[in-house]
Formats: sequence, C-alpha cells, structure tokens
Amino acid sequence: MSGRKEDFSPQSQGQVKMYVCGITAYDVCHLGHARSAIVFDIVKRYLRYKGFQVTHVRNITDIDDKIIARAQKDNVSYDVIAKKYTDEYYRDMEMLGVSSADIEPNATDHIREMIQTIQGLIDKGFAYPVDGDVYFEVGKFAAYGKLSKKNTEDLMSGARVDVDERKRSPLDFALWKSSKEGEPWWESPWGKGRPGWHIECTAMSSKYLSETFDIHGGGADLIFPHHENEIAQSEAYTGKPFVKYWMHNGFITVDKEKMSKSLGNFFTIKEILEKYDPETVRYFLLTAHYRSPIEFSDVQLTEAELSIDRYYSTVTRIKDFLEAAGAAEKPGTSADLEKVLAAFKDKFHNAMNDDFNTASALGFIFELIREVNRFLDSKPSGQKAKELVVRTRELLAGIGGILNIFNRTPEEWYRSLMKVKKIAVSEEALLQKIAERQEARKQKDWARADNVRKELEDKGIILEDKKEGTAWKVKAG
RNA sequence: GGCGGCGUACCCAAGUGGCAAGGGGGAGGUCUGCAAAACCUUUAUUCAGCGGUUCGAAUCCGCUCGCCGCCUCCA
Repeated sequence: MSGRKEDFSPQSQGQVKMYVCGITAYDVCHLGHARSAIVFDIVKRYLRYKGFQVTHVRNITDIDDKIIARAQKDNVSYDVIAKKYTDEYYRDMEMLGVSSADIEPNATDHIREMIQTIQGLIDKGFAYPVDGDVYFEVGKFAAYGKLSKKNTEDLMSGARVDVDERKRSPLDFALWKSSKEGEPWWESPWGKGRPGWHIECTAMSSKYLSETFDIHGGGADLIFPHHENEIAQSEAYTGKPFVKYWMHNGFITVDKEKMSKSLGNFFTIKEILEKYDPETVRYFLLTAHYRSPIEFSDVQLTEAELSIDRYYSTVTRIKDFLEAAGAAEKPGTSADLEKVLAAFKDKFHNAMNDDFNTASALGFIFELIREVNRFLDSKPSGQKAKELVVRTRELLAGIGGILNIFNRTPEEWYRSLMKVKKIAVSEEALLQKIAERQEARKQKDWARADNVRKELEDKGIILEDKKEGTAWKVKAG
C-alpha cells in the first residue's frame, strides 16, 4: 500500500492468509494468466518452506458481463461458458504444473454472502439502490484511491466512463446489477439481478480468510479499478483494514506491448505448451522479477530451455561421478565447492526474502552449478568428495522444489524435450544407432562414426562420448 | 491531460550509497580420434543524457530524452 517494499509480518504469527484474483471464465487463458498463477504459486511455496502455514484462496469469476456476452454469442446458457472455461483453466494449470489453491471458490456459490454485504453497505450509508441496481457511493469513502494513488478529482475530470444519470457520481460502481431480459438472475432485496464484479472478492475473502488478511495478489491491471473498489467496499463494510500487503505481478509483453485479449497479441497457454516444456515456461517467468514486465519471445523461451538443460546436464554428470568415483581420497577443488555450498542457502534466502527475487536466486543456483562442475573437472575421488557432491545435488533439488523447477530426472527432461520438439526418432532406433556407431568407433572408422553422429544431430539428438559409453540427449535451444 | 513504472554489455537480466550477479551469444584455450558437455581466459573503467548531494552513486535529488502501463473490460 505504501508502494514500497515492507518488512513482512503476518497478522497472526506463523500464519499467512493469501487471496489471489483468479480468472473470469469467458475465454481460454493466455500466458499472462499463467504468469499470475505461477508467481503466486511460488510465493506460497516459499512461504511454506519458511515455515508459515499458508491459506491460499484463488477465486473464479463465473458470472460477469463478458461471460453473458459470450454465452449469447454462442447461444448457450452462461453457466455452460463458465463451466467450459473454468475446466480449461484447471487443465492449463495442471499442464503448467501450478499447484491448486487451498480454496477455489466460484462467485455464483456466494450470492447470499454478497447480498448480505451489499445490504450492510446500504445500511451503513455507503451504497444506494436505484431501479434494481445498487451502487457504491465512492464519495462516502474518503480514502478512495489510496492503492492506485489516484485522487477522485483527477478521476472525475478524466472520466471516460459512460455517464449514467442514475448514479450520484460517475465514479460510483455497481455492487448489484438488475438483470435484463434473457440474462441470468438471482433473487435479491432489490429485485432479480446479479452481482457486480468487485463484490465477490470482498465477500469470499472475508468468508474464507478474515475481514483483514495478509496478502492480496493479482495482475497489475487489477489495481484500478478492481482492487481499489475492493478496498472501498470492504473497509466501508467492516471498518477495518482490508489487506496488509498488496502484490501485483507485471505484464507479459510482446514487442514491448502488454499481451492482452483486446490487442490480440496473446499466446494461449496451450499453444505455448505445444512448443515448450512447462518447466521451460515456469523457468522463463522466474528469470525476471515478478513486478517487472517480461518480454515474451521464442528467443527468451529458448534461452530458458538452455538454462534448464545446463542444470540437467550437471545432474547427469553428478550421477556419473557418483557411480564411477574411486575410493582413494582426492580432494580436487573441494575447498572452493565447500565455500560456495556454505554460503548458498543464505544467498538464496536473502534473494527470496527480498520481495521474492527469483531472478537473483537463479543466479546463485548457476554459481553453484559452475562450482560443482569445476569440482568434477578436477577429478576428485573418495568418500568425502562423494558426500560433497551428494550434498550439492540435494541442495539443488531442494531449491528446485521451492521454485517448482529442476524437479525431474534428466531422462524425464529429455523425453519431454523429444515430445515437445517432435523428434522423429524412437528411443530404440536411437540406441540402435549408438550401438552401430560404437562398432565403427571400435574399428576406428571415424568417418562412419561421425556420419551417424551427424545424422542424429540433424534430427536434434546430440551424442556425448564418455569413458563408459555414449550418452544421448536432445539438443536444447 | 492526471497518476505510476522502466531505460544496466551483442541479447536477456540481478543489483537501489562502497571496487558491475547469473544465463544466452562471440573470441581464444584445456579436455577429446574428432566432437559434445564441462572448465579457464576474454567480451560494460561503466549503468539513456546532463547537472546536483556525498569521502564515495547504476543506486539519492532535479531536469531532459526515449519506451511502457493505468485512468474503460483486462492477469
């Protein structure tokens, strides 16, 4: 609310109540929706890792103008649209590997609570009914604009809103809308109608969390008017502060412009996952700070893929080492590795404690990766060296668990890349080729061996000759 | 017009008062039959520009330029 970073201390010690605006179920989700979901998934995971007991609520708006419009266009009932796109949303989230929230309420299941809140606002003089609609009277709420840092005069003068004569001020917003012919409706004290957009978050957050809760999240485009209006309604109704910390994620851009439905420059989650592994998408989104805009492009996704590949290549090396390392104690560059290892957790925590700076955290991960590679290059052996490497592996895996990346085996990663890159070689055919090439290599028929390698490379497979044999992997990037 | 944000190497990006993380790319090297992977060296005396504060600024302040967002539904 201050517009700055603040020290985090939840209302009740050890417990975090977090509400994140989900989607309006009127169309398929694009990458922008994915960013919000992924960002707050990481927030939740990290807070839990730090020992907080987190209650995460993520709502679904399943009644709204756009849903109705879509339903009319498709000539079906509004709930068919809402159901369809809610299902799509859940499917997208599952494919992306985003964990579900603890509570995922739908607006239409909370009409009663919303009516109660609206009635309360009328009783307290903050809202007024007109012809079956109910409006919130912005002028009655002195602090209006405190989140978006707008003052009401500026808003008035810049008002591009259609002036509705029945409203006392153009800034007043609907809590309840009377239903027109053919629109869905619920019975209310003001006649048949449906809730306005903002009221659901007030009603549901107080129901599932409390009147004041710790973190409220969503995309930066929700700051105004959505979150501003939520504050007004909620604080007017309860007389208590609504939210302690606001977190808004930045936009995904395409050619520097916000990815959005209206500009038509969006990529759906499904489209992207046809070309990239979900882990690549998640990693990509973590490479920039959550508040910054992030430019979507194939180059960026490709770089993310290369970075992940670097991690899995290192994991493979680690595995090879642990299987092959001799018993003789040889320390290698263990002193350097130990140093990096010792400092790593603090660095990681500092980065994440500083407003979830995942980009910085990833930097430290790659420092550790370089160091362990350096250590392995120094050809260490013995029990102590093994222990050090195992420690590194566990540390990396643990961190990966928090960021929800690096949580597969290299084999799984490469199999997934094969699929995503539509590589036209089966694993059997591949092993066959490798065997063929081994034969040629044994006979020092380098030309034939190189031919096989070239042939596979053209199909996107890279071969690596090691002491113990030849390994394959999918060419990243 | 009002409000807010951003501008760091060839590209992406962290750093917000004390000698400029990390990834990708380029160049050279080590290793290898040759590769790949990995590692090493190198690639910003400089952080859009100009002033100011300070012992010291990419980091704070002011101005200028450029880009973007919100002010209407929007993650």
